[in-house]
Amino acid sequence: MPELPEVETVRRGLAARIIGRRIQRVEVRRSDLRIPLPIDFADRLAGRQIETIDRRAKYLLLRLDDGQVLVVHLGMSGRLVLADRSSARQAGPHEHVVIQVGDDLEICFDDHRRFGLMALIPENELQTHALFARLGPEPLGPDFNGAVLAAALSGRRTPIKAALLDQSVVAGLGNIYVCEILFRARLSPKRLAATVQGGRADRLAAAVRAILLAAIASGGSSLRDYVQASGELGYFQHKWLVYGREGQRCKTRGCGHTIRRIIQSNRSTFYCSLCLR
DNA sequence: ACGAGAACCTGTTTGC
DNA sequence: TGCAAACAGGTTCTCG
Repeated sequence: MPELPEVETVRRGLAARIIGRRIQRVEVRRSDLRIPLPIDFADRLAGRQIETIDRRAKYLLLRLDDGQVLVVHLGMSGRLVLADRSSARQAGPHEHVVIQVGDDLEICFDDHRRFGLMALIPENELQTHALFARLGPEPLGPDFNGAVLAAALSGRRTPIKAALLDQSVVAGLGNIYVCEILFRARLSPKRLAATVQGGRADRLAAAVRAILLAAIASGGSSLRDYVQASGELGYFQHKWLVYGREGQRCKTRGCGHTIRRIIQSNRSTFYCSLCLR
């Protein structure tokens, strides 16, 4: 489900309510996530205070007061939702981990496809850990621009669509936003990545930032599974110009061409063959 | 070393 | 109606 804007929205929702709280109790209802949870997972969390919540790519990083970081990835269908503990809540069938923070609040990790993961990693091992070692630049960070992007794309003999999904090129993009970004940058998803240089790379980098910022401002896109930490839906899906619009009209002024869907690297790509070069 | 495709897992939608 | 196939926001492994 979640790409960078959804993860960032969840981060903000969690941060507003759980920073400074102490983990009272952890219930592991199912431990075979993408990376199996260790036997002592609950014990290592219990009693810890949550100091900060950051995001790197599509990972949430909850820094704890003992130097460990609780890493959460939502995979394709994961949710991290806050629930009031007082209302004798019935746990859903795919609620694999429930973390009680303070007396009255629970963080519920719900993920029916189990492509998501949770892991406890020491803060000082984070950078070199296999999950993080090969991640590219943060697209909303200060050191991302057209030149950086052009350098990452040079020599890559794969379509630009596939290159942007590669987390070592830019961190945090996924299938929906790559389609929207390429449309905004007026670049064909089939264009060879290596040919995106100079002005095209500048345009693309600008589109990356613009789309991500607009999506975050809308609370992300709610398709099937995604909700904010509060349970509210995002509404950026109403602003998609190509994703999910196969057979409909291109919204570019004066175009009106039909949006097409093709398969690239086993993923759907939506684009306008008239607008994008 | 690189890129394409399959695999992982479950639920929902679509088509015959 | 029923069943099978297609499809879904991600990542990682294998194979050529």
